[in-house]
Amino acid sequence: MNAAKQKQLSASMEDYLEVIYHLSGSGMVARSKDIAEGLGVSRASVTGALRVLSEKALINYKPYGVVTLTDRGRVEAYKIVRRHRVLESFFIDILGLDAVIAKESACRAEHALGQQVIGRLRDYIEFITAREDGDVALEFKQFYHKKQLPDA
Amino acid sequence: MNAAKQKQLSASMEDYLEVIYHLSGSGMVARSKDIAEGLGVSRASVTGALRVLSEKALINYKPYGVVTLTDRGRVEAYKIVRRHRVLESFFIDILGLDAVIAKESACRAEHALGQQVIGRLRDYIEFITAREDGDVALEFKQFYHKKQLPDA
DNA sequence: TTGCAAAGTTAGGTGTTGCTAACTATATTA
DNA sequence: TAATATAGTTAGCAACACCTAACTTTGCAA
Repeated sequence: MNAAKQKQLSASMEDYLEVIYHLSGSGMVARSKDIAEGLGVSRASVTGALRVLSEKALINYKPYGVVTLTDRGRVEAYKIVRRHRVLESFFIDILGLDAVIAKESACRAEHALGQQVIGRLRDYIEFITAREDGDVALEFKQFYHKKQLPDA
Repeated sequence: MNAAKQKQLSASMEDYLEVIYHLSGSGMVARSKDIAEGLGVSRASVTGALRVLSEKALINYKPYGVVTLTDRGRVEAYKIVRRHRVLESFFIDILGLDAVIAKESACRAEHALGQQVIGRLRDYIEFITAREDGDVALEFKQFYHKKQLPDA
């Protein structure tokens, strides 16, 4: 029951972990500078975050060293990425929102919604897109397009 | 262009404003103690928040005085309440989630989603519930209930 | 190989949001 | 109206998440 390990991550730390996941996923090693750019924070802030994530045993990190995810870190990061993906998919595929808005909104909402909501949302997307009896997403697109038109 | 007025509210301040809205809505005057209880924070924290909201001209407040919303405050508060309601309705009426989970999730997500997302979500709820051609919400309920059953 | 630019860290500071403890003001009620 | 309980405030502190400026380390190129 190591104290550093058990408390759940802040939204901020989730963001760091998510970026590290994406950077190390694409072949690259996660470099401090890229993390900073990815999140729009200073390099100094990244150093602080890396220390925290390292204390929580989510990343392997030593000053001036390379950053990699631990097994636990990868699991945690993937949970966040999955939440993000479900939300983004919902915003785009069900609500028909613009891709940029969808991504930004997913980034902010992914920290606020628990597994119960995300899981149900995933089911909902599956249900609507797999549904044989009429294309609900398309119908909705027509619905809100009509709504937005001027009355004339 | 008063500096205090233009910056947008933090999630915290939105929460305070929302509680004040609800308290003053139900006939009562918003009392510091009730705000504290409503948000689960100390009375001292409430005092600090009231000062901030007062500086932003969202509430009328003087030490030891009564708290009321200004016109601008009521408008801002109502925006937040509306976001909350749309989310809660979506979670309950579309996703079929438990009322408690729905309320908690709406409380957290209401600060993360902008008017574009909320507006589209409102349209979606309207579209699905008003739709003549089959009850999608009910079908989905059956869908995820079946999903959750053990395989045997 | 040395010498410089880029990357990373440290030190110190700010703003936000919360806390507790101790104080003051207000309201109740005996 | 005076005592006392309740409500509200102040002061002081802590955690978090960020910043800039100055420093150190690293790696590449001449």
